[in-house]
Amino acid sequence: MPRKRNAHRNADTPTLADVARLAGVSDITASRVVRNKGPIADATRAKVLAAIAELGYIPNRAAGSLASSGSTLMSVLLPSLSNIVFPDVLRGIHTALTETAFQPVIGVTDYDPVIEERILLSFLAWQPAAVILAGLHHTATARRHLEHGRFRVAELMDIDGDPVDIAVGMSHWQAGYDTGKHLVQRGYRRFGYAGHSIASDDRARARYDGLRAALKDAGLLLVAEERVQGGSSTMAGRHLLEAILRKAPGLDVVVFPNDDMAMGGIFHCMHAGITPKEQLGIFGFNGLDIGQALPLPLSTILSKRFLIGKTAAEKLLESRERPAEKTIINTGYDIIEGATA
Amino acid sequence: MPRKRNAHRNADTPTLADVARLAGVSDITASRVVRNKGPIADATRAKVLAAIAELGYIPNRAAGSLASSGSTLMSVLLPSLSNIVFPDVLRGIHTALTETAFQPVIGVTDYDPVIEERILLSFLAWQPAAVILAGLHHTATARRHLEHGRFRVAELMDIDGDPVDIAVGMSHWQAGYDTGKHLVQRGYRRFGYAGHSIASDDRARARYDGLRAALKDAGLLLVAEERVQGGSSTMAGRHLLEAILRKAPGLDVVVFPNDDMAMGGIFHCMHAGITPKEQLGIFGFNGLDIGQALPLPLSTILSKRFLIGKTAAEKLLESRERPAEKTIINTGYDIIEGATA
DNA sequence: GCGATTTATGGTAGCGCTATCATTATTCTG
DNA sequence: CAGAATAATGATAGCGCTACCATAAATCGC
Repeated sequence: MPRKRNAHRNADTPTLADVARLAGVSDITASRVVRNKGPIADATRAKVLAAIAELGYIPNRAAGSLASSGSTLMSVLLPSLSNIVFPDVLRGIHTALTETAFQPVIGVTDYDPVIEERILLSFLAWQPAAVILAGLHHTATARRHLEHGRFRVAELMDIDGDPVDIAVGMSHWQAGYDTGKHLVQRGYRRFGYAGHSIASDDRARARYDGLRAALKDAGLLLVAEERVQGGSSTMAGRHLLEAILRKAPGLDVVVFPNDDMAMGGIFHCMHAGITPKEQLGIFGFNGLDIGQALPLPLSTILSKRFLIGKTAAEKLLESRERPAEKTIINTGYDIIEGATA
Repeated sequence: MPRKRNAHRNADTPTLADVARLAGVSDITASRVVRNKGPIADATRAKVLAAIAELGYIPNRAAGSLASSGSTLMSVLLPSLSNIVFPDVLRGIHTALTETAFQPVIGVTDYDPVIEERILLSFLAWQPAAVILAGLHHTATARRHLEHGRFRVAELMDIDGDPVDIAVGMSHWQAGYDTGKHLVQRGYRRFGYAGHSIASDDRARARYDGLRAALKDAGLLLVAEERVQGGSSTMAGRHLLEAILRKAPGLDVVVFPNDDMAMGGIFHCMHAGITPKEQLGIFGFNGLDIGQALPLPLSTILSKRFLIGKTAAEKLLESRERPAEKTIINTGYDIIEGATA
């Protein structure tokens, strides 16, 4: 016996068929108006729009997505939200997506490729139009899905490697190298490094490696190195500088993996009566606003986080199809001389 | 004439039917295994899981969502990502959602209820399980949809008002009032306020109003008030403090709408040789880590952003149905005495 | 030991939309 | 003005999954 039609319908929610009936057109015509696709007579469009307004119709994207096997979602996988860098990237992405039909779905991987893989797979269930992730290093499974999927892929932050589709970012190794070169040129010789646990953060590690390479090329070595377990924070930077100076009092410059920690270094200097630059160079990374508002602006490197996010999203929107050629966009960085190194 | 079946299929992507066939069970049984729902014999589950692994099956959530008229998406609408407050909230939400099937979809409203409404409507097209927004003030249309939708709603940050379903946050008016009372108790009498354009930020305005009320109750008034156009920033706070002290040299305390700006005030003090607290009280809001890493920790109020996000998401997960009773959760705040006021 | 529950599985009919093909009215070309 | 292109609309059949109902097998109570 045939079951009652519309058994598990949402009785109150108007569908496209309701709109079409009210406007006196066929379903598909109403659909065309909603999607702004195909030729529609002005009068017809007006009728349909009026019906939509009257019913308060909201399209069902799940149905649309199913029928067209594609969505307007863009999956964004970020390592962290505590680090201001990634909200900045996200802001860039969001800016590029405003006024488009695309919506970002975000996931946080905690710098862990295995978590990244898990979240990626769950995101792929929505048939996203594009996937944005950080870095070029993923699990084999993740990489396989990224390569074979029918969606665009952008890998952000880092460009030292082989992307799946698009990479947007900068060379962190080079930034580290330039930091070392810059500081050597300014006369610093006895280098310290005060960092955080590097295992998780590929890019901090690349900058560290670049720094060491520059020192090596100048015939120098890191005199002292100190690390905190776990994440970076201003307070950690403050304590770390104190610790490293106790162990190696003769340092003339200390490099930090980021501005947050370098700010802590500055605060320790203030507390201990050390004049930055004159007595001890302090160098960060990221170029956060707050560092530039200091009485002595922080010497650091400006990474273009917002630009990276925005560029990546814009690039992805250019074509739904993955082009034959891979694209690598170097957004570069600026050395901010500042007054602390 | 019947059209070719599976005309516009994704030929290469395995479906649940493929899994079921390979496992030798019916579609619906395979579906039950995937969703972990209903009674399944261990042997059957094992067979299905093996088939899933072999095919690399990824469920199609659009189809699932359509069939069950409900999704595992949670819409999150935040005013801004520049202000660290909201990434913190988002982090809390994300933490609560880890290990669940839910995924946050985020939108940024720029503190504009009209943009909020637009994004809300586009999010509702995905039949989200819940909607999270900031504040209790929305457009009439948005409010109507929130009230009549079949999804949970959480309104964050603020609890001074009447929520649709759940509100999680604190009383910003009260926080402003307590700030005033606290500072009056500590002997301050000549108050200045250095803020940003308030129109957009309801909560900063509520704190400001609370502060004035406390001063009034103590028989005092704001002696001076200075505002920047546009958003808040550390540099703006620094310039603003300089400006307000020029206009009203006799101030003994300046209150800022947030820690970012208050940090700028501190930096101006350092630059101008003013000793915080002794010569001039500085008071912020938010309790950011960086302020507590200062040589003199910032006096401020700790708002519990992470907790707000986490609590809200957890509360929403408790039940898919909107309960008869509205819930208001006050996460409170702590006054951090600090050393600057 | 026999009806009553519980456990495990399956058949079928949509969910609301859009791709595809088909059709009719309208405009254009030489 | 015939033939061809273009503009505007429609009928139909799924997209891949799950709600709903039905059935069969295993366990239970007394």
